[in-house]
Amino acid sequence: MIGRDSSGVTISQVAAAAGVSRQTVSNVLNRPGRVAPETAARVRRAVEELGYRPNRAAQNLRERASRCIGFKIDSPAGMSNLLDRFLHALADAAGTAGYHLLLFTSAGVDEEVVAYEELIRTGTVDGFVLADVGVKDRRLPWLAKRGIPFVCFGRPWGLDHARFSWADVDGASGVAQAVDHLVSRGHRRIAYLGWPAGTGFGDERQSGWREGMRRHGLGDEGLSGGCTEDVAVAAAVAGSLLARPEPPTAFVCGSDTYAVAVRLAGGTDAGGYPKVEVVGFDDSPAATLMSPPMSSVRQPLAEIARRVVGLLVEEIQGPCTPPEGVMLRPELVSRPEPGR
Amino acid sequence: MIGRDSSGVTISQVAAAAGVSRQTVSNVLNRPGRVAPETAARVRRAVEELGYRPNRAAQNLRERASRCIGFKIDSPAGMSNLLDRFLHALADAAGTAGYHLLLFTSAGVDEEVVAYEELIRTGTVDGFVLADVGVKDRRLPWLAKRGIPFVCFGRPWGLDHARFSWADVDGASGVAQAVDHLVSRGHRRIAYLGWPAGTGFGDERQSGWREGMRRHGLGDEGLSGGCTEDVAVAAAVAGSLLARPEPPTAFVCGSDTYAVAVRLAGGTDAGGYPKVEVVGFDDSPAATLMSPPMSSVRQPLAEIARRVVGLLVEEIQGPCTPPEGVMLRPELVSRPEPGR
DNA sequence: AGGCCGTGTTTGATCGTTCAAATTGTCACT
DNA sequence: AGTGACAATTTGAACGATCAAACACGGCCT
Repeated sequence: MIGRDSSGVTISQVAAAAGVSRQTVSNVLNRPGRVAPETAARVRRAVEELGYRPNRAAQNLRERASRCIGFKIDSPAGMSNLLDRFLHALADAAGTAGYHLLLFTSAGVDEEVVAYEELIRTGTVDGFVLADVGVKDRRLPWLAKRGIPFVCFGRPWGLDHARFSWADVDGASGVAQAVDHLVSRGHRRIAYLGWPAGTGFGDERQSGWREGMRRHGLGDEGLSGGCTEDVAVAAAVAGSLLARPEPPTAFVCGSDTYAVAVRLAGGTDAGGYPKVEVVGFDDSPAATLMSPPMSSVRQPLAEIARRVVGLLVEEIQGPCTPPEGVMLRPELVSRPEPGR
Repeated sequence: MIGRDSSGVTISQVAAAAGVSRQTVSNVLNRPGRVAPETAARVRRAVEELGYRPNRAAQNLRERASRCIGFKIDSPAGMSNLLDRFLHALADAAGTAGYHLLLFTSAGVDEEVVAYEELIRTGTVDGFVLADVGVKDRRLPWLAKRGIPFVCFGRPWGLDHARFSWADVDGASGVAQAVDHLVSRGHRRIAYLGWPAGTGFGDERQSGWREGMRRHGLGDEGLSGGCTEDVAVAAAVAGSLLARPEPPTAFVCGSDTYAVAVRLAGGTDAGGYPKVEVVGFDDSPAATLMSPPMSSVRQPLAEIARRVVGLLVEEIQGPCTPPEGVMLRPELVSRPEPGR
């Protein structure tokens, strides 16, 4: 049975119902063992009957903590719903750590740091997760200087990694796995298509391809393309790579968007199957839904979210904790195309 | 200049700095006009110098409101990132209404209602937005019975619409616009592909197609297909419609996922252009990124979010407000394929 | 001079919880 | 019988903001 009023049962009402003082009720809930067994049982029954749940605002005020993690969401672009999936994983991880996830937006970069400061100053959140860290991101030193707890999903490219907390996947390893996969399927001229130099994570993914090719004793000259993450543009670049004298027979890509572009540029054979084999990155729904489905490198989002939250909670609870970086391994999801 | 400590400047400290009482500071901030001009100026300067921002937990406790809106996010499926975009719009709308958006997850339907009750009981949120309302959704009467404020994005199909607050787009109108568009481009055999009967919104979208065809004096027999929202399955259904004696020359679809499937099933002509013209629904990035880009019906997400938040805030502030439904018009985003 | 009004500012109480210290009760030991 | 130790429970205070009522002060009227 639950109380009549959906909200507003206080600890004092429970205390009155159980014939004890409010502090005893508090002890039953927070420090069991300090209370005699039968008293505790009586209190617990009253809690149950009235449907008492401690008021969050009062707890927050008392404990000087909101148990909320802030996350700035911006207008999404691109075809992958990585953000969606990460948000879900993050909310989940936060929940199991006893935190809630608070979403907010901001108009521009300047307003953004103001928003961070406001949320901390008002005690609305205890810290932040940043998922869109750019090269030499100004926000990181800004937040660090002010002692505002935060953790990044993605490394602080262009800054001293050791100065900040982050969790990220080893993009090079993921792409190298893709190369191994394609080599094992008989390919020898494997191209790479991804971002132009300078994005940090893009460079890393490309280096994974280069290194993978080297390991298999394969050359990489003339097999790499870089362009903005846009299907039409990427398809054109893929087309020009395929028009070379000795064209690639397969591609590894920086993201699924590039991979979709390669599929479009590569064309299909008589049986309607793609002529060029391709492996994407992010394992977005588009990869699954294509026909035939596409192999892709999957980031362990749930694990990343758990680690991000773990690091953040540490930083919130012990402000003297040194920053820490966590590197995770992505995994190739193989959806083999009809054998060669 | 900002205070040294990122958090923890209290109203009393400001009062002391300005040489007034804490209540005067409160009045300056909340009830200007009650305070003499020079006193107000002095207080404002102190606020500025110390970087004072009122503590949210204390306000929440006093005012018995969290100014937070809860939103349950579940593991996303499908290729559209509608949820992403809606979340951004919602966070934005909530922000301008003075609310924050609190995300949470839940394991199953039973845990979900428990989570709703917990969040309300503890005063963590003031109300909810539901974006995944199913036919005869049990959660709606459950929440309503308990007097928990909530607003749906999407109509409460299978329930009395007048009993709940919601904002939604007129799916029939959107699909009818798509039919008009295709007719104006010379098509006469226009097929529909969407969900099987029984989803509410799917039936509505189909009825928009049927009505549109009727209005143009066109027949609809044998031109409708329904199946799960899965590219492979939908492509097969589209293929079977295209294999008929008098095949459709164009399709309108329940979602972009169906539309992508039609593109795949329809094949391309000598010039590499799709043989079948298709209009999708949701205007997901996939529609833009396809080659050539695809027309699609766009839901006014920002407006929907504003209305949803508006209705919810009303319901939170005046619990006696009667439920209200808001219907908005979606808009066809035309990306014409090469002329016929 | 005493009462009244209006403006501007302050004091006290409150929201619901939890920490720290104080209180009561029980028993054992000298 | 008196004291100390200990367990169980209670009281007071605090977290930071705001509402309601009280208060000071000057001017105006009778």
